Amino acid sequence: MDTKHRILEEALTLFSEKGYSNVFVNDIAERVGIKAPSLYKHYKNKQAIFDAIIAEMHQRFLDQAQVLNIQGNDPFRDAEIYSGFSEEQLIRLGTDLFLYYLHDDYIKKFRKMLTIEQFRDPSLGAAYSKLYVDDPLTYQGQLLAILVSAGVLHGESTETMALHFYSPLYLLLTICDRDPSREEEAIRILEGHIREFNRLYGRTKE
Amino acid sequence: MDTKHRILEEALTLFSEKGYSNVFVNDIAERVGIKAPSLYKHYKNKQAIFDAIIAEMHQRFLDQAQVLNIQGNDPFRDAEIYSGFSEEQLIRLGTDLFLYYLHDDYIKKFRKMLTIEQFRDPSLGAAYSKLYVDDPLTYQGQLLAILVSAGVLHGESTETMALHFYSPLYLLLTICDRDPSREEEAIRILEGHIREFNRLYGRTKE
DNA sequence: GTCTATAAGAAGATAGAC
DNA sequence: GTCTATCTTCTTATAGAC
Repeated sequence: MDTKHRILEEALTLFSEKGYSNVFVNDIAERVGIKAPSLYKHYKNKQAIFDAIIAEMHQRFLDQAQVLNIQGNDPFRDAEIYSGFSEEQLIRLGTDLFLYYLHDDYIKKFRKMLTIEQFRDPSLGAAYSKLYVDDPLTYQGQLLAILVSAGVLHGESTETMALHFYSPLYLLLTICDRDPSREEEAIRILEGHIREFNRLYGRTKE
Repeated sequence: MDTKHRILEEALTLFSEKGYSNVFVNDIAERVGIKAPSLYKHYKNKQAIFDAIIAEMHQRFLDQAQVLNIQGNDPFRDAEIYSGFSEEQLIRLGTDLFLYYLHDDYIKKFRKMLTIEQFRDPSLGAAYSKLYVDDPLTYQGQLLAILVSAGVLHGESTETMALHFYSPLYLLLTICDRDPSREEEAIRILEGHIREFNRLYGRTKE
């Protein structure tokens, strides 16, 4: 029906597997079920398809923060929720969040595409750093700062705490992107990580 | 003089910046200072150049472990060295190691190339996981296990400890690969990380 | 909006002289 | 081993009918 949008979907799928330049407009058209020249009635050229995917991501990213009431843009409210959580609840929450980012089709494909294209264009590299490094670290740093202020967690640097919490998630995500069969292993390691994080920062030391 | 090897060097440089399919044999030849058809006297085709780079990496990786007497393949000896280290020495060591992996031209270019190509071929994805995830985690896990046995560090799971130590290094490395201007920031964060790691695992709790 | 036919150009690779 | 000339194929994109 909405051919224009189906083109974006199929293009993203292919770009995330092979990278932009290894995907031919014919491949995209074939998946959509039309002939290559018809694509040009919807998009000016191949690059315009890529650009439309990038543009659409911005919108999706904003929507997503609202759907998910955790990992949103309101660390104060989220911190209130976290502060009452038991360790098991925290693990459950972290695992669910991890699986969401790992399984959501659009998020996964976009992440893989950006991974492939990150060095070709500085703006794509910047987008990658923002989406998968700086934004998560900033947000979690704010969250942790509130939890530290509330006396729920104890640490000297919330910046380092955020790094300690997020880095393993990021590493595990990249493993699963390369090899989905390692997902079970990743979740097991993730549980151990959150449990230990909670133990290390969860009570006063010395 | 050694044109055959110069081809590999220039090809790797280009592949690490643009990815395999965005580099043309003409580009490689131009950098080497010959015409494209001359390349075919040295390598059967473009793919053979790529394969030769992958093959050479295996050799380099073995050599490198010997040059660097830390991060080698003998965790027992390394652990002995680490156990007598002060925090400042540990930070220095971690920073030097980080900078080595970040600055070494061949290592850096190869890592970037593999980052771009990891999803195109399962064997490249496996190589990536081995080089930048599994091998470091395994080695550091062994090292930490010895340090825990020796009573230098204290933790319940050396697997999780290795993850906690290595993940931030990996994350920071990817940041700098995308944007070398963030190197200073990365080193500052790295120092905070190692300091905190040492604090968290360095003395008995509870 | 979709099609067929086709232009235009790029890129990998070979032939054969030097 | 390097060159020039060239072949072949692939790929993007356009023209124009339906």
